[in-house]
Amino acid sequence: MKAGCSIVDKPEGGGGYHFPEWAYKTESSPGSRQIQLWHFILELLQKEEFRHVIAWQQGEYGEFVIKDPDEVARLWGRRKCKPQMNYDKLSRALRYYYNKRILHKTKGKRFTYKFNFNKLVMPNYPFINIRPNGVVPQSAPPVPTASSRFHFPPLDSHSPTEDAQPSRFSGGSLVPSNPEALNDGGERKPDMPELEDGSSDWRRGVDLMASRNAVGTGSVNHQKRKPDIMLPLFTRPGIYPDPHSPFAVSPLPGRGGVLNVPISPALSLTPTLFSYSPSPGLSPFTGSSCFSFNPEEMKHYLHSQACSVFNYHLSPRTFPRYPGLMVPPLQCQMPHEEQPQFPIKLQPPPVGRKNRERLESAEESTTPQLATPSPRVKVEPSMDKEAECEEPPVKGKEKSEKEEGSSMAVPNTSLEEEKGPIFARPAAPSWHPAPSASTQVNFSVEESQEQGEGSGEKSSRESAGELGAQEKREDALMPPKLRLKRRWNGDRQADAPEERQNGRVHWNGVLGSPHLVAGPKAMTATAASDT
DNA sequence: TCCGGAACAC
DNA sequence: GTGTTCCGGA
Repeated sequence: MKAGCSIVDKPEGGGGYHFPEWAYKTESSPGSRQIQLWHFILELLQKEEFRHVIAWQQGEYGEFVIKDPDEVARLWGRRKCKPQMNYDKLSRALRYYYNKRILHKTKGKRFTYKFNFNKLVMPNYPFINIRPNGVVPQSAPPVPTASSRFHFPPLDSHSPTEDAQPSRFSGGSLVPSNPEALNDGGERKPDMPELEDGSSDWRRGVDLMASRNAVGTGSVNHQKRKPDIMLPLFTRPGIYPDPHSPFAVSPLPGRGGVLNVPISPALSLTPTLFSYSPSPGLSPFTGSSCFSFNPEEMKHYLHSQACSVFNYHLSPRTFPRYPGLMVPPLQCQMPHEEQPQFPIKLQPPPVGRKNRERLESAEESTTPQLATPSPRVKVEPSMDKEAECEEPPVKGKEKSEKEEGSSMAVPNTSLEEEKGPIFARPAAPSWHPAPSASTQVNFSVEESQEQGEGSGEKSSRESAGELGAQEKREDALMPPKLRLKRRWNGDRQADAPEERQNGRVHWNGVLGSPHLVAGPKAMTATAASDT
């Protein structure tokens, strides 16, 4: 933010609802160097002195009315140092929020908009324990966020509309021993038609498991996050002084029920897809007693994210970074029917221009029978769009922190593939002797399927050995489709038991392992296209 | 008044 | 990526 331009740059001491310092920083919202408009709006809404300019709408949680559009525009213009700002322009900016599902227009009401707090809060704080009497700050239609990967039965039987709300998290009240932050990567593309939802969503209670503000048991210091603010979340209707405010307690200070939950401006409000990704080190769940979550759900969530990240070529950053977190190798390749919680559907990705070109060129350059363009296959939660965090891949540093003592991924030395390293094979789990460098392979189709899933020296040796060689020869003669199918089926059958034995796999091991891959096709295509 | 495309700045 | 500016259209 530019100094000297702000009228409400800093919430006054008694302002109540403050955004954390980081909310105004570039890093909190890549691409946005200043406070975002929706932030600003919230800011105004929380201030008594602007009540005459903008205020929460009566009777509708999250809905607000711009009483004085020109003034709001002027204030916004001041904040942004845009003297020429007017309501027309401001409203244009607001309209862009429609697609992002941050806001939507209340039709028929002049200057009236409604916040989608589901969008604002849930993505960043997916592990929310919804209490039957709780209130969820959500006024917009269900947003397919990362959190929506969880489809837990609504706990609130009073709200029929809740059933349709994907962004629900079960209330498994298990407190993780090491609750780490979950960087949401789950903002989806807001292309979906906007649905009108009732405001009933607001009448829900939410308990956030933790907040970034809380300095918890997390082993990692998120020095960046200086939680100077708390986002008051309403816990139940009617307990807050301002009946129109979506917050449990009016942003005004001195109220109880304030949770340490700053709204992150970085909600991947882009899901980006959103791609917004919370600033590095931002850890919403550093451990707070008010959060509860189910580790199983967490695993599923993370795993499905992993799948999406991997198959969508998304940066692993989409993954929350939990140094201490270990995720059991849930089989991404598992048949859909075996994953009731996360029905994964394999579907060809949209053939973008680039892909089309690639396919075309592939067809041209290869013989028909061998050039069977193996369509890429994505793993995708059936009701969700992919997780969409885009961030540079997790670098070795992070891995090394976790995998100290174990060998690091080694670039592919296999001559067979003649490809540069695509996905380095993750270091072997610490309980395994590190495979020799010669057995370290990249994620070419074969290796990834044979070794990655084995996650042990045995599989490595096999793939490197005669057996593997012969298999590859056979594969070479086999139509790609068959070959892939064979591997697909064979690997899963063969590897499943081993995986079960291994029990757990290091987080980053999972990240880089083929476990995340839907199938050989995905791997093949991914590897090939990335080369 | 509202919408959304487009180009552009940052 | 977000917001600004401009604009034509509903």
